[in-house]
Amino acid sequence: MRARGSYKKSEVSRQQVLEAAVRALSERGYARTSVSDIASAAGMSKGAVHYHFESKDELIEQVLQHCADVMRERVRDAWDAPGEPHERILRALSEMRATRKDAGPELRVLADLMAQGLHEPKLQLTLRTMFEANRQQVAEGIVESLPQLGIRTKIPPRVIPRLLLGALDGLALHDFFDPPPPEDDEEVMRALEVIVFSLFEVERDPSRS
Amino acid sequence: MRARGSYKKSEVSRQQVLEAAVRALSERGYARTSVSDIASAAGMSKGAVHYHFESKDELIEQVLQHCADVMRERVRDAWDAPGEPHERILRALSEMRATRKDAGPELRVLADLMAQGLHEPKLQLTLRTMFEANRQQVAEGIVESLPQLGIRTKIPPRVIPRLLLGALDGLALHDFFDPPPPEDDEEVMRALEVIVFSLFEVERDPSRS
Amino acid sequence: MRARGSYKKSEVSRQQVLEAAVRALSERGYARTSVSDIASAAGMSKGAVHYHFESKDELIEQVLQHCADVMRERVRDAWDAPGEPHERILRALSEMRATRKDAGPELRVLADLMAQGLHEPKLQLTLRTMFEANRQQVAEGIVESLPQLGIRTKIPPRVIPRLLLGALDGLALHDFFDPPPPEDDEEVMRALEVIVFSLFEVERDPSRS
Amino acid sequence: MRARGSYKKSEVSRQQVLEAAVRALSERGYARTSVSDIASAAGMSKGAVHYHFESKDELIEQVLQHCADVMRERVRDAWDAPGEPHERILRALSEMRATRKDAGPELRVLADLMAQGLHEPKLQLTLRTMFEANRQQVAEGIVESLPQLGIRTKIPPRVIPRLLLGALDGLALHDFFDPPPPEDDEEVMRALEVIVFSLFEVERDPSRS
DNA sequence: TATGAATGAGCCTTCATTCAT
DNA sequence: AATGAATGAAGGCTCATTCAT
Repeated sequence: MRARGSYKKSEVSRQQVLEAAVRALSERGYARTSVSDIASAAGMSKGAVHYHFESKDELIEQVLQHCADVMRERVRDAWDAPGEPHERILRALSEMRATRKDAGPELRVLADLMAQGLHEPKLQLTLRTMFEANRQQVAEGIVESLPQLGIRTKIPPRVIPRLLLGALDGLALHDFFDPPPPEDDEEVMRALEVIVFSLFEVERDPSRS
Repeated sequence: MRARGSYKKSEVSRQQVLEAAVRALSERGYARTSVSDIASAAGMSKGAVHYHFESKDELIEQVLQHCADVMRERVRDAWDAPGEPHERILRALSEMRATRKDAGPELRVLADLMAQGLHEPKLQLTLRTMFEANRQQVAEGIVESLPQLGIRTKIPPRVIPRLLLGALDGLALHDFFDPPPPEDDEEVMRALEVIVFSLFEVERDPSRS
Repeated sequence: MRARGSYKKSEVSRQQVLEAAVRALSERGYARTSVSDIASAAGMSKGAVHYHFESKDELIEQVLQHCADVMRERVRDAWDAPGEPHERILRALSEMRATRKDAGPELRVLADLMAQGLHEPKLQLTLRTMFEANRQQVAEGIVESLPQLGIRTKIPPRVIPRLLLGALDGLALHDFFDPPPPEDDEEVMRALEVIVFSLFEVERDPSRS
Repeated sequence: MRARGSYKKSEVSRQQVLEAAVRALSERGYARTSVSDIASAAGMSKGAVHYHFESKDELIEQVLQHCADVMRERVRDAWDAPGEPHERILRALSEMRATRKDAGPELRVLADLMAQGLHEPKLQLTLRTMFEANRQQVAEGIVESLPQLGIRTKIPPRVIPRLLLGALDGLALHDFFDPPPPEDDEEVMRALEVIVFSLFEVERDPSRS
C-alpha cells in the first residue's frame, strides 16, 4: 500500500487540470473552450493535459463528474445543519434555491455540459447518475424522515425529490436569463413554501398534544 | 399585386436554411454543428448559407428566434382548445408537460442554445424576451381569467407563470436525462394538479349553490 | 456615324465602374478590394460589373489604363501653361512635384498596380507604355525646345526625361512614407533647381546681347 | 553554455519561414501569396507557420523587417570598401544603383510591400523606420565625411540622402518596367556623376597644391 | 512527468464567377 | 442591360492530437 500523503505528483497535476477546466469552462463555455485554454488556466502545456487525459472528451467527462461531486457535497452541507423538522425543511429549501442562484462555476459548467449531454450518450450516463444521487439525497433528507415526524403527504413521497429538484432547477434556469425583481423572488419563495406545506398533512401527534 | 405565396425566392431559401439548421442542431448540438452541416442539410452550398446569413452567429440567433416562435405557437395551440375552466387548466397543464416531453427538434435546439446563452450576451437578450413572452402567454391563459372564474389564489397571481413554467421546464430537463418510470410520471402529473388547486380557493359562487 | 451624345447607356455604366474602381482601389488597395466593393462603389450589382468586364483581371488592367490616361492629362496641364523658358521649366518642375505630393486617387492606384505589375506581365506592358508616354511628354516639353532656346546640356538630352521622372517619382515615394519637414522639402526643391540648371549651359546668344 | 549555433529549434524554423516567405512573395506578390504557399515553400504545414507567427499580417510585417535588414547590410557592404574619397563616392553610387538593378528577391518584396503600405498603417511605420535608417547610412557614408574631405556643397548636406536615395529608387522603378538601352543606362550613370559633382565645390586644399 | 514543435483536419468566411430571369 | 441567387474554390485560422526529447 502506498504511504499516506504520497500521492503521485501526477495526481496533484490531474486535479489542477480539472479545476482549471472548471474555471475555463465556466467562463467561456464548452463550445469555446479549447484544450489550450484549459492548459494555460492550469499553468501547463497542452501536452501535459494530454498526458493526464487521453482526449478532450475524456477530460470533459471527468470534469462533469468532478462538478457533480462538488455540487453534491455543497448540497449535503445544506442538509446537514440541525434544527426542528419544520425549520429544517424550510431552510433546506431556501438553501437549495440559494445554491442555484449564485451560479458558481461548477453549476454553470454543469448546465453547459447538460446541453452537451443532449447529444452525447457518454455524458448522459454520468448525468443520469448525478440526478439519481441528488434525488437520493433529498429522499434521505426529507422523505425518509417524514413518517417519523408524523407527517403524511397527499402525494406519494417517492416523487417528491423529482418534483422538488426539477422545480428548483427550472426556476433557477429562468432566473438566470430573466431575473425577477426582488419582490417577485421573495414571492416565489413564499409560494414554494405554501406549496410544500399544502402537500403535507401533519397527523395529530398524541405525544405533543 | 404579387400572388400569395410568391415571396422572393430568397425568402424561401432562407426558411429552408433555418429549418435545416434546426434539424442539424437538434441532432448534433451547437458545438458540433458546422455551417457545412447546415448547408448540406438544406441541400445548398456553404456559400449560399452565407449569402442569406452574414455569419454563423447571426444564423444561430435567428434559429433561436425561429425556435422560440415555433414553440410559442405550439403552446398557444395548447391553450386555445375550449372547455370548462377547471378542465381547461388541467388540460393546458398536461399539454404543456407533453410538449416538453416529446422533445421535438425545436425544444432540443432551445435547450442547447440556452447553454450557449450562458456565455453569449446576444443570445441572452433573445432568451429573456422569449421567457417573458412565454410568461405573458400563461398570464393571459390562466391568470387573467382567474377573477372572472371566481377563483382567488393564496399566492400573488403574477408569480404563477414564472413558477409554472420554471417547474415544467425543470421537470422536463430531469426527465430527459433520467426518465421516470411511467407510474411515477403519472404521479408527478397528479401532484402538479394537487399543487395547482391547492393554490386556488374557489369562492362560494351563489349562482351554483 | 453614331449621333453625338448617343453613347450606349452601357458605355456610361462602364465609365462609372472604372471610376468606382479607382475610388475603391485608392482606398483599400488592390489586395483588399473585391469586385463587390467596386460594384457597390459604382452603385451596381456584382453581376453588372461582370457584364462590362469579363474578369477582375481585365477590369484591373483597364483601370490601370484609365489612371495612366488621367495622369497624363494632368501632367500635360502642368506643361501647357505659358511663360519664359526659364520660368516654364521651373514651374513645370514644381508642378510635377506637386502632382506627386497630393497623392490623388489615380496616383495611389497607379502605385498600387505598379506593385502588381512586378508579378503580372500583362500590367507590365501597360506600364511600360505609360512610362514611355510620360517621357515623351517631358521630351516634348523640355528637351526638344532646348536647342531653339540656345541651351546646351552637359548630358545627352535624351536621358533627361528618364532622369527627371525617375527622380521625381522616387522622391514622392519616399515622401509618402517618410514626409520631410517642410523646410527640408523646400530645400529639396531648391536642390532640384540647382541640379537642373547645373546641367544646362546657356550659349552666348548674339541675338539677345 | 549552449554551443554556438544551437539556437532553439524553433528559431531555426522561424528563419526558414521568413526566407521561404521572401521567396514566395518575390515570385507571386503579396496579393497572390497565401500562407499555404509560404508553408510549402518552407517545407512545413500551414499550422507550423501559424505556430511561429500569429497571423499572416504579423508574418508579413516581419518579412518586411527582414528584407529591410538584408538590404541595409547589402548596402553597408557597398560602402565599406576603401579608396580615395572621389572614387569612393562614385563607386558607392554605382553600387547602389547596381543593387537596385539586379532586383533581388528582397528588393522585389520591399517594393511590393511598399504598395501594401499605402493602405496599411502598420507597414507604414516599419517603412518609415527603414527609410530613415537608409538615409542615416548615406549620411554616415557621405555627408559626414564631406567637411573633412574639404568638400563643400551648394545645397544643404542634410537633404542629400533623401535626394540621392529617392532618385535612385525612382530610377530603379522606371528601369524595372521600362529598361533603358544599355547606352542610355550608362549615360544616366554618367549624368548622375555630373550632378553629384556639380553639387560639390572642392576647397583649395593647400596640402595638395 | 512534462514540454515545445509540428501536423492535418476542419472551420468560418470571402470572393470571382456563372446563370436564369 | 442588369440583378439576385447560388456556387465552389481558396484563404486564414484554430485546435485536438502526436511525438521526440
